[in-house]
Parts: sequence; structure tokens; C-alpha cells
Amino acid sequence: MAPRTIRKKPASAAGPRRPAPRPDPDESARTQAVADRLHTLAIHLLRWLRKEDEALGLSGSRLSALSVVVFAGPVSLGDLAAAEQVRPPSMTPVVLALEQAGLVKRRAHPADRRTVLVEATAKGREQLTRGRRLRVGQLANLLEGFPARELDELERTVDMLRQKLEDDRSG
Amino acid sequence: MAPRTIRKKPASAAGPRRPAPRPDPDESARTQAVADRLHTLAIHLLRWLRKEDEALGLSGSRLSALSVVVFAGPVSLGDLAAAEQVRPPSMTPVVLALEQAGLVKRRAHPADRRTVLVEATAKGREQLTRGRRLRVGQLANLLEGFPARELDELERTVDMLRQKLEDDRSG
DNA sequence: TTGCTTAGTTAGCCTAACTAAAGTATGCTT
DNA sequence: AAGCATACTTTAGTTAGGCTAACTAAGCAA
Repeated sequence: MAPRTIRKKPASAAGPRRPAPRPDPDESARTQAVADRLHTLAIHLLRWLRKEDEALGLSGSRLSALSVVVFAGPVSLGDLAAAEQVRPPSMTPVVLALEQAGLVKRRAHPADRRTVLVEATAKGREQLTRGRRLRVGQLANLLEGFPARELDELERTVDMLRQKLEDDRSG
Repeated sequence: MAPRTIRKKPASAAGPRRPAPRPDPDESARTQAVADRLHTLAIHLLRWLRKEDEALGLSGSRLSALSVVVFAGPVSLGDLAAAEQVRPPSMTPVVLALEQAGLVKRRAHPADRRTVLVEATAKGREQLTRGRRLRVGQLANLLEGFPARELDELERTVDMLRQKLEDDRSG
């Protein structure tokens, strides 16, 4: 059905009116409680999703590196190492393994032949997409049957949190 | 951050799990989209929180074992190994390290002296609580300033998802 | 007693993922 | 050209975590 944002104030559960954002101790405790539950949920959710990754046959560090290569385009081995917060020597075997699996290709930088440019192959992109789809599909099963209204709420909340996270990282 | 290509795919391609009660293509695509964003959020959230753990000085497996000991009360080494899904020999050094750190205590089972009972010390409980508080506090900062209505929504959604997860695990 | 079972430890080995330091090839500057 | 800088690889070693097999100690049963 049309995923339209049906907005309705949940008068029942909304609690007392809070006209101004001030450091209310009650509200702070409430925030903590919600944070705690969100924390636990995130852990359980990812643990639950991890089993999907095993089907891919890629270890965590390789999967993570592949993801950087796929999304950040051709990237030097050094930059890739930096993105993954490891030293270049640690990245060398990871890239080699990915190359042997046919998921990335290494080529020389056109202007600086010292530099190894790593780029994703079509197969690499596919594989990452497939893994993502496995996870997301699994998660979608969980959400299947949620009424549209709940999905709307969830989406809005998720976006808000992502925004906050981003703000925090840059700010 | 990720250039997501959300494709309208038949739901069958996504998850092997259960037949949806009604395969409405629109709603299914919507569900996938929300799942995708939730997935990304969970990853980012935990990655962002991980840095808090470093302050604790406990590796993942030790932290996890400690958490079992704290919450499941005195537990035999074998049961602990089973809970952590490893073999008993792998658990031995973990428990030793926790004991050396003063976080757990080992004692003989009163009725069966072969059995090693592992129980948390006050320090162990504190440390776990502290770690949790670090994470949750960090997360709470993120939520600080959310209007009460949003918190309510978030809480309800989180609880729903946790319920679903539990259902899935048992069912 | 003798012998089997169970709980945990010890010993020895494996893999993954990291590291620092040294080596090699290339680029840049003077 | 000479010499330093940079980008990566190689080498050698660490750490964390896992495993099996063999051992010790304790319980149980005939």
C-alpha cells in the first residue's frame, strides 16, 4: 500500500507535555533507560545477523576492506589501510586475498607507479551486494508484517539517530 | 555514507526464511528499505560505541564471559564454555585471566569437587556495570534533547524488535 | 577393589590479524 | 646525478583465540 506517512499523535503513551528542553532529571533517567534498551537491541540484532555473513566466506577484515573499496572507488593501498585503521603491511595480505578471490583488482597508479590502486571487480561488487541483501533480507523478515505506521516511525527514528551520529562525528 | 541502490526485488530473493502472509510488492520494498537503514544504523552505532570499550581493557571474549558470569550467577566452567559456544579448554585461560584481574572467583562445587564454579566478584560486577554505563551514557548523550514523544516511539519500536528477535530465536 | 565416566587442565598446534623494521622500487628536488 | 622521500612488500615476531588429544582428579557402579 502507499507508504504514506500517516501522522497521528499517540495521545495515550506520549506522556506529559514538555514545553521546553531543559535538564529535567526525570527525562534524563528516561533517556538512559531508552538508550540502554537500544544498546541491547543493537547488539542482539547484529549478533543475530552475523550468521548470514558466514555464507559469504569472507572474514570480517576482508569484508570490511572490500566494502571500502566498493564504495570509495579505486583507492590506494595506503589509504585503504588508513580507512581501516591498520598499517599498510597488514593490508597487503588482505588485498591479496581479495584479489585471489577475484573480488578486487590491483593496478598501478597511472601517475605514480609506486602506488597500488585497488578497485572492486564486478564480482566484488556483486558479492558485497549479495551479503548485504542476505542481511537486509533477514532483517526485513523481522519487520515483515509491521503496519505501515510503525515502519514510518521506525524510519524516522533511525534517520534521526543517523543524523545525530553524523553530527557527533563532525562536530 | 553508502550509496545504496535499493532495488525492487521480489521478496523471495531476499530471505530464505518464512513465507510472508501477503506478498504485497510495494510494502515489501518499503520494508526492505527500512531494514536497510536500520541495518546501517546498527553497524554505525556499535562501531561508534566500541571506542568506549577500550577504556575497560577487556577483550571481547573476556567481556562476554564476564557478562555471563555476572548475569547467570555462579556457573560451572563447562556451562560457561557452552554458553559462549567454545570448548572447555578454550574457556580455561579466559577464566584464569578474569580471575587474575580480580573480576571472578573460582571455587569448587560443594557437592562435586571436580566442578569449578565461577562467580563474579563485586569488582567484576562493577566493571561490567561501568562498561555498560560508559556505552549507555554515550548513547544517552546522543538521545539527549529528543522530545519525549520521540523517545516513546523509539522505545516502543525497540521493544517490538526485541520481541520479534526473541520469537525468531525460539520459534 | 576395579573399571568407566565426567570435569577441568595441560600440551601442542593452528589461523587470523596485527606489528616494527628492513628492503625495493619509484618519484622528487636540488 | 645524488640523495632524500614515499608507497608498498617482505620478514620475522606477537597476540588473541580457537582446536584436539592426552592427562589428572573426582565421582560412580559393579
